[in-house]
Amino acid sequence: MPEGPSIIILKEAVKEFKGQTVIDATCNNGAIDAGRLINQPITDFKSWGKHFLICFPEFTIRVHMMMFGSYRVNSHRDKPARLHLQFENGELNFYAAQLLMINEPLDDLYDWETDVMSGLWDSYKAIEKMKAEPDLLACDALMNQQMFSGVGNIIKNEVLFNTHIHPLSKVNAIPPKKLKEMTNEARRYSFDFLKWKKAGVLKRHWLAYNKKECPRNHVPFMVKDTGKSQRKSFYCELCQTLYR
DNA sequence: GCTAATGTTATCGC
DNA sequence: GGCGATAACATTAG
Repeated sequence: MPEGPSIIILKEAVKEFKGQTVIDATCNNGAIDAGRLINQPITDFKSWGKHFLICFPEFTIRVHMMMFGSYRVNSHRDKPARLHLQFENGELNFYAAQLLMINEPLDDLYDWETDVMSGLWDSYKAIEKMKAEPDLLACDALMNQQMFSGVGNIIKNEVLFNTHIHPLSKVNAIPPKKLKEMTNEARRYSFDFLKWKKAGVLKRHWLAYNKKECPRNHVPFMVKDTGKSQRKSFYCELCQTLYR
């Protein structure tokens, strides 16, 4: 479920509850004190990268889907929800999500300019942050939530393939124009992801992620655990340049 | 039944 | 203390 665009879909799916008052709330693992939510109005839903934010007047609940999180709007599963919110006009349930109570103003916590889905996204900032890290690899840069908030492993692979950049390229060795292209593609592709995910056709548009061979020249993709987080990269040694 | 997967953080050992 | 490696959490499609 995760990656930034999926959180945008979630935000749209729950907008009927904006302004609604929580009439009952439960949390099945004690991560947050659900009692604090009761009789509180939801002032807004926001997102930053993969973080989904439920805003109340005095605090915010941060919901992170991690790998396996899911949600239901106006329905529920058999098992108890990690977070259950009941309203006059319906219910909202989260499962296997990581919850966090935030008591500070969100603007103190989040830099909205690093979120690839945000209207405030600043590509220049991402480039400056990348340049500041000497041995940073392209695969790690794209996965770095402080640089490309919302980008996950699928978007990473598609962006590197689309821009012909080898995942193990050193960011500082990538020519400036090319690095700019990669940075802009991270945002541009995220909106393709959003459009295709909404239409239920995301998988069929994958060119690299989980694919066996390069669609450009039909040689097998290299599949390697790359970078700090050792996440899978699918890449073509013929058409993706290794800058080093 | 087993495996791997759109993710992140805490902890361990050097 | 800093670093990387490892564990932990948790779900389900294939």
